[in-house]
Amino acid sequence: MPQTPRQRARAQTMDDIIRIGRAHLVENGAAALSLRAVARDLGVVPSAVYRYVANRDDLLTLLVVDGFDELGDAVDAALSQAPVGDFRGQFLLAAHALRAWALASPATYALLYGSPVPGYRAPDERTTGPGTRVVRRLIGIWDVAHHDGQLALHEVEVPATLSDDLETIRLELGVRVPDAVLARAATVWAAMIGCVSAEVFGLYGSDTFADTGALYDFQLAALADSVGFTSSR
Amino acid sequence: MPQTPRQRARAQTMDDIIRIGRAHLVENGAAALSLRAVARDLGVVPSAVYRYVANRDDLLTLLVVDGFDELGDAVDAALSQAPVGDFRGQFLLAAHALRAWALASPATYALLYGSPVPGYRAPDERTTGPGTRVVRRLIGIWDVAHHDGQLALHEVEVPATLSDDLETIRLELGVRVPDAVLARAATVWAAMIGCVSAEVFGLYGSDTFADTGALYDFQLAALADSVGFTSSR
DNA sequence: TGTACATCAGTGAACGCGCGTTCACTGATGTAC
DNA sequence: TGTACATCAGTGAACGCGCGTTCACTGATGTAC
Repeated sequence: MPQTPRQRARAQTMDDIIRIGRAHLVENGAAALSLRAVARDLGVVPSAVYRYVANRDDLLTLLVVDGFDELGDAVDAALSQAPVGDFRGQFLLAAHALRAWALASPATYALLYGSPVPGYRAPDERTTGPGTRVVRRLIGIWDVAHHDGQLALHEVEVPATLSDDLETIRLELGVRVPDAVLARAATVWAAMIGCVSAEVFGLYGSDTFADTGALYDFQLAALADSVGFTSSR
Repeated sequence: MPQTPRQRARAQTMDDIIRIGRAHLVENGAAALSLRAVARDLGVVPSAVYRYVANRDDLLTLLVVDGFDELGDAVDAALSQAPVGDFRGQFLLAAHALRAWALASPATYALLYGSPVPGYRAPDERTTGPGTRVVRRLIGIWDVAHHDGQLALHEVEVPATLSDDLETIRLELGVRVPDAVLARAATVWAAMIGCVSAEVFGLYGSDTFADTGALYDFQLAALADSVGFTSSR
């Protein structure tokens, strides 16, 4: 597709807006994200930004999608290095990629997995796809592991009221893991977000843990065990 | 201590400010918390609020402390109903109290356990005490359970770099649980926050789980197992 | 290849708004004698 | 018990600031013939 100079300039400006927006996220947070401030950094009059972005909420949505994509790419990149067949190893690589990205981009991580932004609701049709990339990759790992008989999950009872929802997830994701594995996956995912948030958001207190990387490794081992990954060979 | 009318009025106004502040948290979030808006609802001129609160950050700190206290009270109340000696049951009661309080006060929960408020840092000397009430109660449960030989935690390896920090925690909290239990406690605590945040912050997606209470029960069972609580008798 | 018209990025002014914080003040409440 | 003074809650005006969004506009870029 041949691009006119005008189209290239537009794409460039669009990228600049997202880059500047993310920088502002770091300093002021999502609630204070301001089109005027973005325009200022872009070297342009405030109204000019409206050529690129419908309004403030639209800019937030762009940042959400961009953030999910960057995180998804990071996890994909990590998994592309993973040894085939070592499912526990794959899980750990993905989990480490999540933490590394969150620590590198704490403000964007907060936008995606922290407190909701008051008055803003991400439009499902634009964010659901990018927003579920990581969890889909994770469940994919469990799916293959389960098929290969590498998931030593002893029988756990799953509440009956969850069955329908779990079946829906199975259909949407095209996986065949049993309820117990799927429900444990939801547990591990939420727990993993909790561990990362605790560190990124400073929930442990200022100086409680010096080597938070080691703590995360310890936490991941427990999570990997709980979903039935056998120890790495 | 006899109170003059003026002192009573002051205490009353102070309570009102906190109550109004928390209501504003719900609608606008912490980042947009405004002294002027509080003054408006209080029926008073903006500058009058400065008789009660040094500045905007000070009001935030009041809300943080008030939130931690309310949550601490809720957990304490739940645990006062717990059967003596049933440690798993105590853990589950505390965990349910946390979720119930978070769902009832999502905005305050977000202030305590969600994304940090940009530009605000809670002063340690005022928030550390109230902020660690819940985790201290939880570790207390593990401590007693361990002393009673009710903690079936098979040997797990704890990274050596964590030992010093864990020893510091043991001293500060006056408990005697081994490293493995304490590190698992940190894991369970972060995971529990993650499960509650996932629900309160809407991280699962709009309609993924209908019975989130059942999901939480399932998640808690996994967490209780992972720290070695035996099934309730 | 040259011209006429359409598209569109960016300007500049304006709208009405809310914010935190300060200051000198009034008048009611509390306290010491 | 009564008076003089100190304390302090609340007023009202002002400061300088940033915000989202609209509108009519200019002038460069792109396109159809």
